[in-house]
Amino acid sequence: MSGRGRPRKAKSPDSKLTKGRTRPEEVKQASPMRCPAFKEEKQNETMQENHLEEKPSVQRTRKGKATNHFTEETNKQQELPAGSSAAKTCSTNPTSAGETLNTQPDPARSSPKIPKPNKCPRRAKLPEESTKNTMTLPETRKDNTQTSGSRAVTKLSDEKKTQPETPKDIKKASVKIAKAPDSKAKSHLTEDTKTQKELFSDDIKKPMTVEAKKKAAKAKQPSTSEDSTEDRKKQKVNALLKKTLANLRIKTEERSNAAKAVNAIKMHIIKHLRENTECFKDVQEALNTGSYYENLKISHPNEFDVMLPMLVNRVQIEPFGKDGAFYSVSMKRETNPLRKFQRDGILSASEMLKDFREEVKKCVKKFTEWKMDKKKSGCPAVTLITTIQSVTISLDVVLCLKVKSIWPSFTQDGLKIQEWLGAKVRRDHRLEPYYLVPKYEGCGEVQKDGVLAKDAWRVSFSHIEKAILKNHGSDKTCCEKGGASCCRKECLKLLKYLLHLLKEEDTSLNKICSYHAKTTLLHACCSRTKDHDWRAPDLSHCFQLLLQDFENHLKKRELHNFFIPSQNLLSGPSMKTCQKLAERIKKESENGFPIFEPGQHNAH
DNA sequence: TCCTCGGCCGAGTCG
DNA sequence: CGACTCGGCCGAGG
Repeated sequence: MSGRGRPRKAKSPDSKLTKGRTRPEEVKQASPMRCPAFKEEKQNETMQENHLEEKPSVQRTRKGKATNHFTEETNKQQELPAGSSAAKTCSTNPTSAGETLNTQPDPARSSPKIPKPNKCPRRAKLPEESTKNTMTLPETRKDNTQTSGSRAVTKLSDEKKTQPETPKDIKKASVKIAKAPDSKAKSHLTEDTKTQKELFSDDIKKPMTVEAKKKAAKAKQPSTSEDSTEDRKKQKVNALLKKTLANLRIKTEERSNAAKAVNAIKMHIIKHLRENTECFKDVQEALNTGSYYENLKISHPNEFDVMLPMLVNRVQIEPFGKDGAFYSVSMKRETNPLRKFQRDGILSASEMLKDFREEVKKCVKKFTEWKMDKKKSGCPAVTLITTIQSVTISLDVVLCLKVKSIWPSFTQDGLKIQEWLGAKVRRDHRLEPYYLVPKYEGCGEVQKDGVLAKDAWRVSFSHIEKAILKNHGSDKTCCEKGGASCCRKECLKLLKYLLHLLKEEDTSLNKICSYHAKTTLLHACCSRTKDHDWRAPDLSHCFQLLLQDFENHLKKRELHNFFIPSQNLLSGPSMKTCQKLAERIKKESENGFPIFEPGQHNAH
């Protein structure tokens, strides 16, 4: 296997060392997971001496894109899977017990490498050519300006590409083309810049937002003192929220240091699994999941989630429990090395996790700056901890199964994004694989139908969550250059931060986690579906609506898993806890979020 | 305005 | 031809 791949070209000295891309010498060190010639000792030396920091750049691994036609990238498993307790069973759904899915690979999807129609490939450019070409090839622009999310989706099946574009597609493309070449410079002062300013500067003149219009209307009438008090209050809240968001931003240096360390150890774990283990040697490229990789991390880049997928071709899954989130898994007629973890025909999550943990332990031993956290029961992750410049960073590594098959029937009524993102997007997402993580709830020794809880698996759609959050607009140009900015992500960040502060204040809220916040946002996006409902300048209004949603879920103690409606994510926390939190949030909202005021808490 | 990181995907090479 | 790597380019965020 060594010696494969394109030899490095001798670059001319002035050749573009593209923005932040991996430099050749680093790639040499970084990428060849499967290359025995890889000098591990050298790496270890470097990493240990320098605490991983002196490596000039990211030790990024690259995708073996030919391995299959699915996106191996986008995925996430937000805070919830990594041991949070939000995934609780809900006994309200007695549907189809005994579901059996014979997960044969879908021929339409598993056919390898369908030749793609001419779709304006991004051709390699000479350095001096690059700008010019980008500017003068509308097709190229068009292609490139499809957001990655939609790319990931369209990549799934090529026949989709030949289908006529939806009006949205056309609209987006044409906007982009119109914008693309020469108007690029001019368009700088358009929405983008504006909304940035609107978001982060307090007294910028706004365009006529919904609120501004109201204000203007009021101003024409003889204003009462009540009105102006109200206005001042609103402005104050707006300013506070913007300032809070600004404080939550991650610093570049911190981000850079953390990414280097995390990428390095990640790469070594994968390399170790591939080269030194039998059962995990087929581990696929890491799926970066979690809020850091969704650009939703707040304050510090101190938590990273990575899923390491093992492809399984023919599995049968049986619901474990009633809510459709947990399953027992068995592999049929498969020569998968994971079969060694089968007990009585059931793939034992606990056995696999045990072995995986051992392997990671062996691998990490060489990197003294990383420590392995204790095993947490029910938690699918092996947690590694390190400290960079006095900031503790944790990396959750989750071994998971990647299943290319139709999604479990419990998901049938989930992912209700038709009104928001469109039926086509939903269909495309549902054609992607899903994942199973070795996660259980409650006591591991509890048996159901002869299967121990600790051997159960939970479904994960974190890759879809990630894709949706990335491509979150009803209009495809949402938050892009030339499109209007929305505040969906900002609202979620604020909600997460509020939750974080409230949890610090009251430890009895520990069963509420940021996944609840995220799920609330996803549901909210499905009920307020248009980008206009989430205009960036309307941040405070949108945030308050989101809080109302959250309060309502809490009061009813009912928050359905976005993908599996039969699972109530609030069945874990008690009614009392939910009520308490709802009250607390209401209070904050009514009083203009004193909790966000400087001095109340440190933003960091 | 420019930089970093994460990600996508075409190009190139090997077996 | 499939598997695999390299590296150019993009967007998001800061």
